[in-house]
Amino acid sequence: MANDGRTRILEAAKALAESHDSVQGVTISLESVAGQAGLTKPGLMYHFPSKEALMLGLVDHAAKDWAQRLREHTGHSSQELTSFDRHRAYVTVATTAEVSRADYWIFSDALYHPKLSRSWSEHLGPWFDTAGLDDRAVSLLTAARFCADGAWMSEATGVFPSSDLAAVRTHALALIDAAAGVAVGASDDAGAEASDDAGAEVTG
Amino acid sequence: MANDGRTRILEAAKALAESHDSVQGVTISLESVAGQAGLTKPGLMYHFPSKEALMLGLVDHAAKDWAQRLREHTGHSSQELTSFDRHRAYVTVATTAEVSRADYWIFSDALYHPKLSRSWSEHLGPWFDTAGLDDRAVSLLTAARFCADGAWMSEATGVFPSSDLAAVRTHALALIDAAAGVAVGASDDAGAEASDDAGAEVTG
DNA sequence: CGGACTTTACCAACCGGTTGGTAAAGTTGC
DNA sequence: GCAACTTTACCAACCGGTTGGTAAAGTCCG
Repeated sequence: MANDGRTRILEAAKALAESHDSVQGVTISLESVAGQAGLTKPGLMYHFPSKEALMLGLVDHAAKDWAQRLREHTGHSSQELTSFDRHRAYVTVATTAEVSRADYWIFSDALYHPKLSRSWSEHLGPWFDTAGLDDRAVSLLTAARFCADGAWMSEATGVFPSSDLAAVRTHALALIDAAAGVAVGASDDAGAEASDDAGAEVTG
Repeated sequence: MANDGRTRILEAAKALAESHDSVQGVTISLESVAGQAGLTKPGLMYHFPSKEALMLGLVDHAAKDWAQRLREHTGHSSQELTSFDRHRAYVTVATTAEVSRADYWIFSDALYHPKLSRSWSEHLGPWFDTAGLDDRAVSLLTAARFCADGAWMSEATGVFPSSDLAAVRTHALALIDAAAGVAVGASDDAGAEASDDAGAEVTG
């Protein structure tokens, strides 16, 4: 049941970041997190021996959560899917799932520091793999991914009130379709099994 | 010379955030900023009476910088361009200009807090205006913008080592071309003059 | 002179982390 | 069975250091 205590703390920290309201960056103190989780600072530090450990746990928790959403959405692990289906899944999930300010904070913090980004790229890296594809397909998939990234960040932060996310998702998926259309019959297909989807064309 | 002192401080703060190395979020203290700028804390606080003022100044500085890059790139103000050209400019600048970790930090901090995001949307909002366009064109332009956002963030942070940004830019621009192709002859064109570019099709 | 600007010297609040201890739930050895 | 011991999970009190912010006394320059 040690895991139970840990996740309770992590979710308390996330909730705290969610409601945080300060101009001087987002800062969550150990004591405030502990209070939110219903225990004291040393009680928290029993589970996470330092703040760095807490931050690492927070990022890891978020990254795992994303990876699981992708697995649930597709019903498969990343190895069982093509690059196209993996990117399709990411675009769909990123433009569908409800994301919070806390998600965004954890994410941006993770990106900023290499030590934190490691667990992010560890859990999500496999979903962004494009081995065996030609340059054009790779750039199309990357563009689709960037599009989804921008979309969920915009959604999470709420600046420039978001337009129709579903429509944006459609365009991002069209980019992937274009990549699949180009790559069909031209790639070696590196270690993927399922490839039973048609390569559609981008509508003009 | 008051403005000179201010910008010197702001750039010192940015440089400090650039070299910052801590897992516990990015924090720049008034004293460290003052030191970097070559003065003391109260000396800094003469120019920025509080840390909130400094943060606001930092975001405002960055937003103005982006807006000016867009003006320099196009040679026009936002009002003198069509929505398409404005988005083309943003996509190009965002995927071309060298961006730093500090840029990313300032940006993500700005997005997190409404008080900070105001000056961001104030300076860049006009460049993202899509008044008078039909839904499909708007969603295509938004997709292109999101794509550029994701691209420069990826570049600034360095996670998932960035692929060919130029190729991604091409795809984003193609989305704008598609929007322009759709909208020609169908929109009211809200207050824009220059519209002398062809609407290309997205290649299949 | 007088305002723009800077300095030295300070404070209250807060932060991450440590110490030393407690209460309960096993586990072990006889 | 039960005493001796270990492990897990937590807390009150505290420490050194840092932070944002203030007070007041200069200094420089038109």
